[in-house]
Amino acid sequence: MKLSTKGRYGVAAMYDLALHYGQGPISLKSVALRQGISEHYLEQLMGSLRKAGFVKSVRGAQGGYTLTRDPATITVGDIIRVMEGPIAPVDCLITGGCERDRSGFCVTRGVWAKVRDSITQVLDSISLLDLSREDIQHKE
Amino acid sequence: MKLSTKGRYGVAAMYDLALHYGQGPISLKSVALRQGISEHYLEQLMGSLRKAGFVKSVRGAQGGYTLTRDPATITVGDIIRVMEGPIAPVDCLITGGCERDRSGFCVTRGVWAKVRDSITQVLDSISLLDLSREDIQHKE
DNA sequence: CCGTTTTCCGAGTAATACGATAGGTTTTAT
DNA sequence: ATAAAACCTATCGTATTACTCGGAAAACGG
Repeated sequence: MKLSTKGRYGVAAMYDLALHYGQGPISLKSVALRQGISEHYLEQLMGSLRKAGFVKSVRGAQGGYTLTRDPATITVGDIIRVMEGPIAPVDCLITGGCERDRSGFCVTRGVWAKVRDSITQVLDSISLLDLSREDIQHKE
Repeated sequence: MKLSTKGRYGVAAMYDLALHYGQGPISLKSVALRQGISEHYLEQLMGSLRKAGFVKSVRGAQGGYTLTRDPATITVGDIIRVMEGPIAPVDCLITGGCERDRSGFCVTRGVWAKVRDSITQVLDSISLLDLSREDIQHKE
């Protein structure tokens, strides 16, 4: 039940961009430095977020990345789904078929569905704006 | 955010034992057959559950495994923790230190703590008895 | 006592994903 | 022109997963 660094780094980077929202393109170099992430690895991750439409990039000197939407409209769940795929503790929740149980009904499946729902509920209720607010609160 | 088969098989096997609670030792062969799990692999998993004190074993012919406690007192969370270690989406929740953030405070960490709490809440609220009851409901 | 059933134990192994690293190309502000 | 930055593809070591294999030890039934 571990999150990979893809998810963690993705959220950290997006949080960093949210903190600098409205300040023009932010270079990955600075994000990687502040968040303590390998710059080259982060490049790959940002590619996914760009293709998913959550960030846009400006190439060339003084270029970088910016959020395409207001931080209030992007949730942690959005980012996790891009970085890690569908939120589901087991695959049979995605594919639908539960091959293990011959009777066609899987008792334990109900448990995993409840877990999925509770994770989804938490992640979708936290926006990038919420995260930046927490940061301000802490600094005060 | 995937559960490994260790967790899934562990819960499936314990659920199977709960269905046969009070009927003497149940052989792994029969559990593996009913649940569609490799018998030899399941052996390894049961070793962990035995060491953790949730099942006891009887060796020799007509031997097998039995729950050490009433199904109502064993939760899915108990099993998952044995099979997969502490429930935590990221390691820094276990170790305590969050090396990434230099200022010593990790904003995203709060998110992962909330996720952990919601997962824990769900898993600890479902007992093996609950699962067997669902099974009966379905059969009716 | 013997043979079968079962748990128990340790080693090995193919496949996969993770977390990078490397080396280059394009694009663009200055 | 130069430097900064995004972009792209490939490679690679490490670890984990989900097994398999081969046996040893225990216990029951006859």
